[in-house]
Amino acid sequence: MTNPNKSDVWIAKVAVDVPLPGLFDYWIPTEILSAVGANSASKPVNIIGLRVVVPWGNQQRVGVVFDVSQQADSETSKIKPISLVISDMAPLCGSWLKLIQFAADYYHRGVGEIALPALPKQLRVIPSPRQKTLAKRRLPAGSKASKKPASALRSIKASRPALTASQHQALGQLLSTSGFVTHVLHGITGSGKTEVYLQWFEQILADPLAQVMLLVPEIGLTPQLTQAVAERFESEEIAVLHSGLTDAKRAQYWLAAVEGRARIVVGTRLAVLTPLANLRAIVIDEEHDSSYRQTEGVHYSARDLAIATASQQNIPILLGSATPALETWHAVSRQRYQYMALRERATGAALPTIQIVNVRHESMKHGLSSVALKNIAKTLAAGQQVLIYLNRRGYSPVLHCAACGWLSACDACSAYRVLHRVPSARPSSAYRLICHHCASDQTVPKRCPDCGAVDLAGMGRGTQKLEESLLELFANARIARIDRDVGRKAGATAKIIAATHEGEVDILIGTQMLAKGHDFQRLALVVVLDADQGLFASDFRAPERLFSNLMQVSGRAGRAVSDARVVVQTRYPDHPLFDALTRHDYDYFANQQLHEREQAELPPWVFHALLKAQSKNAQAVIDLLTKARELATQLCETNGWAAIRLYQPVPMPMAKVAHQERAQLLIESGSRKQLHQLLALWSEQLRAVKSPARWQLEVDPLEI
DNA sequence: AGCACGCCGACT
DNA sequence: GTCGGCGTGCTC
Repeated sequence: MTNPNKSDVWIAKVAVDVPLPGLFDYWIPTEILSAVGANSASKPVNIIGLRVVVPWGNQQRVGVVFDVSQQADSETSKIKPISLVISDMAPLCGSWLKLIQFAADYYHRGVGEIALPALPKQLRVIPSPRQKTLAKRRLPAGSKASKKPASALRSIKASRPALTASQHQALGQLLSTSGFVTHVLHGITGSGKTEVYLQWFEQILADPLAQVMLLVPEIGLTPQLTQAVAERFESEEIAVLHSGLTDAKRAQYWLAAVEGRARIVVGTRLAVLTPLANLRAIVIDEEHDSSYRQTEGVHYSARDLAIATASQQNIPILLGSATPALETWHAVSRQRYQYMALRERATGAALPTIQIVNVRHESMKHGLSSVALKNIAKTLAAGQQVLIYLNRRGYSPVLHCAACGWLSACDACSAYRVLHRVPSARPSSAYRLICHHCASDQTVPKRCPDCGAVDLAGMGRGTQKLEESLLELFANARIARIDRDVGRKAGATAKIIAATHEGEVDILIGTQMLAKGHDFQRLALVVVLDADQGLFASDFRAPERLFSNLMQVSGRAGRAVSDARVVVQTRYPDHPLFDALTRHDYDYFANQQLHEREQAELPPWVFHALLKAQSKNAQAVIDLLTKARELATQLCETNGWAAIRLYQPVPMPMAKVAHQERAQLLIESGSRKQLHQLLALWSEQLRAVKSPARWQLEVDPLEI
């Protein structure tokens, strides 16, 4: 390896997966320069977007070259040479590099922290000297040949349903714009948003090189949508990308998309980070859904990143939802987004009647009001199906001692252990106490640990107890339950869903898992048992989520039956949210919420960032956040950032999880620019603070 | 984040 | 006498 000649050294700016800001300088040895077809006189642009192996401390790591320059950003004596260029595939496209860079800047994280996890695992490992490439080995030999551009006419299935007037209008609007536009398709459940997506894609894909991307909240819950795409574009290769795939499968689809063989990409949030050189349109279905938020590693919003890509690449994006996020609604009212609505069900089916039942003074039977019971009986008698929605899994939320008041608190978390019924041979051990936060699991004590009394009993009702009660109340009904406990067994959920479709289930009990997606044809009644937890939660987004959930659950009813009903049990029937819900009036609700948020100076009127810290030691957490607040105060003062407001550090709503004490510091600003300027300087300072507590910065937090 | 180095407690 | 606990510092 030759040493660089001072005057013509080229330095690669490399992203490495470490939580440090920016890119890292490595000089490019002449052997590598010539390998990528450059000499020291010309800028080696061919290396940009390639994966490289670089020395990192005393180890070797895979990185991605984001740029080349003759300018070093670091002390030149520390700069090491690139060890190896991995040339098993074409460079990652410029639009991808740009998006990753944007995400790193926006979320104030290392470029490599976003870039590397976005690649299939196989592309993140150092290739052994013998194997030429991992990626190409997996490609079928004739894959190059199948890359011939598909004719639009050949690739699209002929039969497609006629559009309703409003679908037609929406499609017309989509096709009438050019360049970057954010469209919002506001359509109630069953209004035929999918058909608009499909016909739009057909038009875009008429260009034989064009690619389109469809993002969905959870692939498993939207089989109809995925299937509809597959059926419509029968002869197109479709890349399906989600976390449930095996590494090999995911790499295979990813590569098909990256190489342009697959012109349609359908995927969950992670799909937004796929490098697509010819992306021409993006659709985000159920754009309000919180699954678009990554909750591990970098907490990015796939919806926001998709809009950023669309803007960078000057292409249109469509946000579809029955209940658009308030951020979206706000952008529509500001005319930053183009609005279109589908206000009727495409089938012409009527919307279900929503009845709000006051359960404040009613003595209920197994948690069910007389109205609910009557409706269930009536529906069963008519041979139709019932869905009961209870967002609380387990048997009872807590175990209680009637003698002394002891409750089954978890010793690792600030939460109660939940009483669960578990499959067991011995009846005596058929129950367990399980913490939903740290998953700790213990046997149920026979006597109260505090007073020794034997009057221990579950308090409250979860889905398991509800199932038991219903078996008692409706002995002849076929009852099934779907929640995460059921879903643990592979295929169990799918089996129950299938059985329900087949009409083999009369009453289906479920948590929020069930709220999305599935259309049960004979479903005529939805009962919502505990609507109240969202009404007065401390989180300001709780009503938005509740409304959207209830609207979605309601949408499950009456897709194919007339006279469908939704019964919502609440202790606060006069809450304005329910008034809007019974009228199916999202517009009214959203406008009212936006107004409230404006009065209270909350997003989307202001912007939030949250500094979260945790440690075994509660004091260390508070000390760190207090120090952080001082630093931020200083920064705001010296830079004259008057639009920024710093709150006091407070314990998180769940103050302790798995022995970790957690607290947070909220920062609010009317100016996004000032907020981000602060975050950039502040995170740099925070890295230098010595503390046993760990911290992370969250931009646009969903929950505060 | 890894991974080193470095200085203090209970074990063969 | 050492194994190993995790505090601290560094990585282009």
